[in-house]
Amino acid sequence: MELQEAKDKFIHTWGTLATQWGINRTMSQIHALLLLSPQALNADQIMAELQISRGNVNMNLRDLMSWGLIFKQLLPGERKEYFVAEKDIWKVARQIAKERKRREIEPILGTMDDIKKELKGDTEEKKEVLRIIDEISHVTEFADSTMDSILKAEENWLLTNFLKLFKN
Amino acid sequence: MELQEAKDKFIHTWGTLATQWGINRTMSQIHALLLLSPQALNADQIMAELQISRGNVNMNLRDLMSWGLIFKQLLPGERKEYFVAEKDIWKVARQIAKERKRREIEPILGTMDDIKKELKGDTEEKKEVLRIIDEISHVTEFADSTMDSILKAEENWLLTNFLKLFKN
DNA sequence: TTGAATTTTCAAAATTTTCTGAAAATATTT
DNA sequence: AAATATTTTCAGAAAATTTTGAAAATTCAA
Repeated sequence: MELQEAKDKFIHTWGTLATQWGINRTMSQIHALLLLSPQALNADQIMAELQISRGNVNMNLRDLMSWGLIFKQLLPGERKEYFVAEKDIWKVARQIAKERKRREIEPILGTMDDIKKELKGDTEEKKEVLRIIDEISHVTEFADSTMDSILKAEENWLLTNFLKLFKN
Repeated sequence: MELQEAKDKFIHTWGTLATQWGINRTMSQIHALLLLSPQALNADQIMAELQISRGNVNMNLRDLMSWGLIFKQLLPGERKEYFVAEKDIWKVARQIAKERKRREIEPILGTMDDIKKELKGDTEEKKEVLRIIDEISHVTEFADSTMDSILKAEENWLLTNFLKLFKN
C-alpha cells in the first residue's frame, strides 16, 4: 500500500466512524487529513483534497478550532490562513473528553438535578423515579471524573500499573 | 412538579441528549419510558404514550433488545408482548459499554491494524503516519480496557478509592 | 383448518442534517 | 481610496435519516 492510499483509507474510515458517535463526517475527515499532514494546509488545499465546497471547509475548520483540535497558523509571506492539527494523540483525547464533558455531561447532570429538586414526594412510584435519576447522576459523575483522572494521570505508572490489576 | 411531568421531562431530555451521541431519539425515549415504568408495557401503550407509529415502536424495541437494554416479558393470559427495561443503571452502563466496544472500538482497531500491516516503508512521512496510527490504536486500547476494568470493578472500594487520589 | 389478534416489513413521505455556491463582509496591498 | 485577495455567511439544494401506515407474515385459539 502506498502512502496516499493509506492516508485515504484512514481519512475515509475516520469519517465513517465519526458519524456513529454523532460527529459530522466532514469535520472528522478534515481533522484526519490535518493529523496526517506534515505541513499546515489552507482552505483551498482541503477543498481539493476532500472534494468539498469552500463553505463546508470553512464551517468545519471553525468547529474544529472550537473543539481545540486544530490551530490557525500564519505563514510568513502568505496571505492565506493555514491550519495544523494537534499531533499528540493523548492531548487530542484529553481535549475531546474535556469538551464532551462541558457540552454533554454537564447538561445531563443539570437536568437530573432539576428534576430531583422539583420532584418531592413519597409515593412508591415517585421514590422509584428518584432512585433511577439518582443512579444515573451517580454513574455519569463516576464515568466523568474517572475519565478525567485517567487522562490526567496517563503517564503515571502507579495508576497505570494499578489498573492492570483489574484487567480481565 | 408532578410525577407525570417529571417523567415527561426525563424522557424528553434523554431523547435530546441521545441524538448528540449518535443514538436515535425515539429509541432513547422508549428506553427512558420503560426505565421509569413500574410495569412492563406493550407496543400499543408505548405508541399512545410517545405518540408514534407502530412500525417505529416495533423497530426500536428490537434495537433495544439487541443492545441488551430491554427484555420481552410474556404475561400469563395476555396475547400481546410486554417489555421491561433493565433497571440497574450500573448494568445498563456496562451493557452499553460492552456493545459500543463490539460495534465501534473493534472496527477502529481493525482498520488501524490493516493500514499498519500494509503500509511498510521508511520514508520520514510514512514513519510519521505509522506513528499517528499506532498512537490512536494505543489510546483506543487503553480507553477500552480501562473502561472494562472499571465497570467490572465498580464495586471494588480499593480501585474506587485509589482513583480518588488522582481526581483534580 | 379458519379466522382473529398481533407482529413485522418496507416503500414512500416527512423530517433533519449537511453541503453548496454565490454574495457579503473583511483584510491586505498598491 | 480603489483594487484585489481571502474569509464568512446563509438561503436553498441535496443527502441522509427517521417515521409512517398499510400490507404481509406470523401466532394462537377455537
